[in-house]
Amino acid sequence: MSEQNHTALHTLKISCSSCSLRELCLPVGLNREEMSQLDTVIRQSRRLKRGEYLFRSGEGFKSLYAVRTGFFKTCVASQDGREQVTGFLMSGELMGLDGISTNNHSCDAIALEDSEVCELPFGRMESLSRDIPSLQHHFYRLMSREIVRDQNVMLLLGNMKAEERIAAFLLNLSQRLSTRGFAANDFILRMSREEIGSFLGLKLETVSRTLSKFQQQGWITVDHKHIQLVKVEDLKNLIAGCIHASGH
Amino acid sequence: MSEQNHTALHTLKISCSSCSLRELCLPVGLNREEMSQLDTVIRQSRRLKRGEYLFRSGEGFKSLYAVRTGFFKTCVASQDGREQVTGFLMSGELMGLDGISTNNHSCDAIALEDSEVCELPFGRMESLSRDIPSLQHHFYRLMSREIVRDQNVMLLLGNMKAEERIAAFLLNLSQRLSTRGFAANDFILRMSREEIGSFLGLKLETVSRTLSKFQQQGWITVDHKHIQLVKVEDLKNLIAGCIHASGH
DNA sequence: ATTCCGCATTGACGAGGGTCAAGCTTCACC
DNA sequence: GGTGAAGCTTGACCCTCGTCAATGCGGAAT
Repeated sequence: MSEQNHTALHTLKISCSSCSLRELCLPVGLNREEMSQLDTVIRQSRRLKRGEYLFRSGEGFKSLYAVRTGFFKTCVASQDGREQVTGFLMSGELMGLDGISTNNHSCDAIALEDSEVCELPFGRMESLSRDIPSLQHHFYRLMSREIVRDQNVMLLLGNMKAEERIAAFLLNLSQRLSTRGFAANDFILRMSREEIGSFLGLKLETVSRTLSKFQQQGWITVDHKHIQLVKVEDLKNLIAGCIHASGH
Repeated sequence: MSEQNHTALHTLKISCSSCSLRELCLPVGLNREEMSQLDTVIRQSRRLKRGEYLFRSGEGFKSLYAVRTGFFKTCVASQDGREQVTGFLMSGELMGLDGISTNNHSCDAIALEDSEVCELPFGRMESLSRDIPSLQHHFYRLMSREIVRDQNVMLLLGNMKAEERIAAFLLNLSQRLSTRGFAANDFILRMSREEIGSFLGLKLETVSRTLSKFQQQGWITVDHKHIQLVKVEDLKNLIAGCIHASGH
């Protein structure tokens, strides 16, 4: 029964009252009791204004955070001020996994617009995951997915040219937005050219020039932060062979 | 008692008969019974010849592998043949974490010299980790450490110049070798210039030229694969501010 | 021991993208 | 609504690193 139950529920989402984790972050098959257990662990969500830090590198690690609404970037900084954006996060995506290893966060998480997150106290999630095998498995999978994502970013940074990086970036954003029910080919960038550049290993001028170039070729339209993808196929051709690339 | 026991044992290594995981890969505090449980799960080690694949991208995921002896690279490949080395692994380090997310490996693991690995059947490790909290925690930490490492590689690929990358690479190798009891300043590279370049986002000629340059400046000596670090401080100055960089 | 092939080194050249600078737009904040 | 600062675009220039090529060296296999 329990096994069957799990299988049947596996495609369902958890509905937890306190936040919309059900969306993407925790689509595990759980029964009612397990769900309510989880609900007691997940703390009230927290709101952040644009520019606010969710956590900073070096701070003690206590919780993971799932984006409910809004948009975040994570970045690691070197002592001399160089900064590398390591990811852009949208609803349903998880931040803070880096903190587990040393009990300190190793990157900053910053809201790029007014946002809301669920706090998942890690210690309690950890013990809960001992009682709920599918939850444990789900955490292993989430962390593994992050590792795979990072490897693809490495591929992007190590092998691809500026145009390919930008194309991969746009397509990745597009794909993730459409997953969340937003338009795939018409969206607003939440981050600056400089932040895009930092993520892609390019300077902001190169980002700007490349976007202009794509526009001239009729592949996209650019109106400041408003982007429309016009010829998705051409963009895809550009990165043919570079796997799905980047992106959470 | 149990709690104290854990604390006291925390700095100890597991001694499991079948392989030398105790080294670095699983330094958890476990009592005797837990250790023997773990022992029954860890399969006999497997030997690979130089050049042999431990697993390939796309293959079904069943196990993690810990390096006992030898040296590995992991790499992701794009369809058009471009290849990105995502890490070099030495004894005690773990491979295969990427496979958890989709139940398929997403990278290749290749022995760079005759090597030996321990196979850790993941399903059994997973259920065992439910019974042994410290083991579960350790797995979370291992995966988190991999994420942190990957973020630092991103920083390297996104921000650093060729000389900085090579310096960071050499220092990282040096540090990991000395951790394992090898000489920190005198070692043999197990990988080709091309593989170094792939990892660092550089072409093999640039790797070669940069090593020659370092030698001319008296910072290192280069005799094919035999490297000696002469002026570690100068190398460190070169990457001042770039955090510990690279990894694995 | 010999041969061959893979790997490494080095040079010359060129291009992609970084740097510097100027001007413009937009948005946040008074 | 006005003002300033921040962000964006575009151009010119230059430098780092990639590309192409020639040569050399060493190790593996026979």
